[in-house]
Amino acid sequence: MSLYLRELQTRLEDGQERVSSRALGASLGLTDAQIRKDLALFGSLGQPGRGYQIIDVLKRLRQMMGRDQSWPVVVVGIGNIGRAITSYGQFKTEGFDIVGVFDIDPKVVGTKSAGRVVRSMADLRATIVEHDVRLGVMTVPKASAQDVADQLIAAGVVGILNFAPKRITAPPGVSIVSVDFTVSLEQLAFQVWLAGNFEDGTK
Amino acid sequence: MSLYLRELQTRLEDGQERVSSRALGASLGLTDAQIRKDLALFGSLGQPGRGYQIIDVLKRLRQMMGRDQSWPVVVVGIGNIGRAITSYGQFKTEGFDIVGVFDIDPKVVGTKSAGRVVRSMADLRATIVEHDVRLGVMTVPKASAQDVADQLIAAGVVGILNFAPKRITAPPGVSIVSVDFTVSLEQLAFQVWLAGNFEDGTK
DNA sequence: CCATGTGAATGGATTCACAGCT
DNA sequence: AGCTGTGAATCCATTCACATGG
Repeated sequence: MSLYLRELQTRLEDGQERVSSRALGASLGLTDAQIRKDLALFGSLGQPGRGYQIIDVLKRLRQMMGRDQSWPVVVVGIGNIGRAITSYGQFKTEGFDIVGVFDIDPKVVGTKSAGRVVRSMADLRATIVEHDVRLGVMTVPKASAQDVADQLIAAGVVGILNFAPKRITAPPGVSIVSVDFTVSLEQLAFQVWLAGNFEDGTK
Repeated sequence: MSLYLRELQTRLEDGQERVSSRALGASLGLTDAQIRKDLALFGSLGQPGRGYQIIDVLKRLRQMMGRDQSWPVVVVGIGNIGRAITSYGQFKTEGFDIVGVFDIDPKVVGTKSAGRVVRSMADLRATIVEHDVRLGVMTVPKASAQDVADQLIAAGVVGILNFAPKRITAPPGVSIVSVDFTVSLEQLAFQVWLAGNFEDGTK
């Protein structure tokens, strides 16, 4: 869904002003009807015969998704993935502001990651409360995932992006999105296997 | 889908022998009917009144997904994410074997990542051919993503796990699975936003 | 009695198709 | 003509419900 944002942004940067639903669909792998349905949900923005004014749709999308303001974010767990996240410049341009990075390991606490000082878990709650943080990114080992999640939630976080290969349970009202490399790889392997064994398309 | 694998594995390690569809569903957040439909697809494995014999289902699943053999994998792009991937021990136990790691940067080539020597792109094709590699993991910048993908495909790779924030185009017969941190975060932000604005459930 | 496998029903999302605007 | 917005039709996945087997 936020794929719309990216695609429209790149098109705008390419100097384009308008798109038709057909063209957008081709880029995103959807049908033109699907595009129109989706965009119509956000209010009618297209001009029949002319297509969509990219800048207007972008503005509306950002507004609708609460993306017109910046979201403060904390990152817990500064291993390889944590470092990748904190040094990933794109987040800031997409409206996410990392206001604190934390780790449980005393050897890591105090070091820097992408220019940010890693702080101890003891400071977590204060930071969350101070910046009114609602989103947390967790890149911690499987064993501590649920524990860290509980701490985040207790401090007021209502959305967690979880990189641990473990299902996190959370009370209603708290959203969890998980990214699991192994699962992704297995999905890929499965697709490849499917393609190899049913190349005729026999479902 | 490969979530079944993980869940069943942990249950087996816990010393359990059988599960009912209801219990499995509770763990995975699905209904019991859903579980039965899925498993029935792989052939009837459950005993009415007793549930599923975990070890049998696992065996069948691995077989079905081509997961009874090991998949050789190459990793291209040894930045933070690349390092995270190569040092992620879980892959090996899940049947994926990293047979080569590569980078375009001469400063990185020759260094070690998780005990593996990073090699130059010039060696990529030979490695793929030699090990009959069909899966590639790409953790490269947006700008070189398509180029690297083309190289992988030209050498014989038919499945790519892409971490670059860019849609990769590939000829039919080649599968692409993309992992995009920004998109995941945005999904999360959107869910949180939804929960905050429609807590009454007014769709 | 417990739990599977599966046809039937349900619901949601995708696609079709077309009226209407430019 | 080109393209949007939207009801109608269609498809797909999930859920229900029940007959059947241990």
